[in-house]
Amino acid sequence: MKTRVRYAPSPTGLQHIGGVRTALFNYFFAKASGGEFFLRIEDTDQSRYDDRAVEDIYETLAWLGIELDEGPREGGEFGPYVQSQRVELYKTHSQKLVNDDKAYACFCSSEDLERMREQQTADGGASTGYDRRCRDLDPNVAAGRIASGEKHVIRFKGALLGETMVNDILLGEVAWPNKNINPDPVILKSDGFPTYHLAHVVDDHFMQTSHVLRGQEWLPSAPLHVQIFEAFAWQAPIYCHLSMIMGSDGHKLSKRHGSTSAQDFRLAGYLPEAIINYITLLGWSFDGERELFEKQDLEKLFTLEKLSKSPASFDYQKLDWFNAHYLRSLDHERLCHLIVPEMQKAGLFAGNLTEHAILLSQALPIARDRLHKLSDAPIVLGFLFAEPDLSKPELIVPKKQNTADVCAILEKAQTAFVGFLDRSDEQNEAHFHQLAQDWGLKLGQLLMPLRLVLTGTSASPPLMPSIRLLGLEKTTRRLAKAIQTLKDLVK
RNA sequence: GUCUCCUUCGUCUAGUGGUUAGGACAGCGGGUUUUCAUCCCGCCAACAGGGGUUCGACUCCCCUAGGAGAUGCCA
Repeated sequence: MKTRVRYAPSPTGLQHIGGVRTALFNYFFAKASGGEFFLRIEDTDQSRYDDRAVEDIYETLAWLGIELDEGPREGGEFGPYVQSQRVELYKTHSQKLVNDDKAYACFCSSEDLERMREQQTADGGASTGYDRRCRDLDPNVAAGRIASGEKHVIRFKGALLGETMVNDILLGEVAWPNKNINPDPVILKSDGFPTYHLAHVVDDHFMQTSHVLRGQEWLPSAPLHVQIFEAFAWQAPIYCHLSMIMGSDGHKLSKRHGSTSAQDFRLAGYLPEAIINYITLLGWSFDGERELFEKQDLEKLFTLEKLSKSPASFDYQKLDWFNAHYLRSLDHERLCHLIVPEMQKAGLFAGNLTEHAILLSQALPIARDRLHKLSDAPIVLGFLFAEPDLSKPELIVPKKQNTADVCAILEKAQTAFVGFLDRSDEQNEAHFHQLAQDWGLKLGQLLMPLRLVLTGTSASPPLMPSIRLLGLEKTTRRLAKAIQTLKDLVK
């Protein structure tokens, strides 16, 4: 049988990183096994629907470079791929189940159910849940009530005795006592839309899904799904319930842990390469040694066998390491292209864009090793485009030096730039080395104040090439300003 | 409460009866270096606990504990 897998998000918000991982695993599994990967939009909850979310799903997939074989916009022979466009199908099939005595109409209101739960809790009952009070209503009576327009839902008639076997490729065979399954869940809501349970079964049957890789939060309803497949006399797909992604405190990853949506990471300056690599390693491994994988590697190497059962907590530091790695290995043109918007965002590229871009391109070689995220670029290279604050002595005088000394050093240093541009960086280094010696200074005592004045930070790219990029004019001007600040203070 | 799943360094993981329990991130120390990074070298650090099975358990079984998820006319 051909491998056919899908990503089936519900468009209710931004794509969560957990969902992204599910998409990635499905995609890689399809690629690695020569199968097909499609997108299905699960928009059966009208109250939570948000069409910006559909846009976000597509943007995220495009950002990651994941191509769909079929989907709402791509089309395909098993469409439509949006559940709200398939409601007739669900209705017909829930009716079929009713006709076969495998489902029934329930007339309980939300309030009824609420009261039921309260009562069960008050009684200290072993379990809460629907008490199946409409299960044995006379079908003819029920049909009459429906005909008269009474509001109702359709519930699945779950097996009461015995057990249901869920065959999970990761977890193995999970035998589930039927009494422990959520009692007779709603499969068709009163608004005529299906719940996930029905929609999943119907769609994955007709869309010929071979494997369902989904989050482990679905495991408790898996036996139900198996029963619904059986009720239709359809073959269920092979399930694979993926472990979840946790935050640093062991709880489900959420906003308070940091970024959680793909968009958050994109905006924060992460590369898709890093996200793909890191996320995939959250719950999957190759051989325990190799850690660097690009998309095209995973498209060949991914296997279900190396999936991990236990939940994984999200480590932002390790993600940063991957991101820095990919940032360093990016080709010059692309890196430049990605950094321009970051500089613009930071307000450093006002004026002649082309001129700025050229300077940025020249500066990249000395900056790229210092970047962990794209958004670090304005911090590392900002000094080339905007003058640092030279009005505050504490930003000019290194911690271990005193103001008067630094002032004197800077004054002397003003003369050090004659012929600077004619010398190589190495020659300039030697030049400053010599000067420091002549002036009875350690190299750092000369260079650190210069670094502070010219770059505005004690952690800058190498000084000689930085000065070259800055240009002598700005160098001299910054020096003069700093000296003035210090002089005002000494006076 | 009930049900289900999970449990190797702080974190991600390798390991499928016999290993000095391996790798990576982080941390720490050192080297390179004008700073910060990069890079290189080294160190620290784990089989949740208790019973079995076995000549031998991280590996198999049971129990306990802990964690998570589910328990919706949300997915």
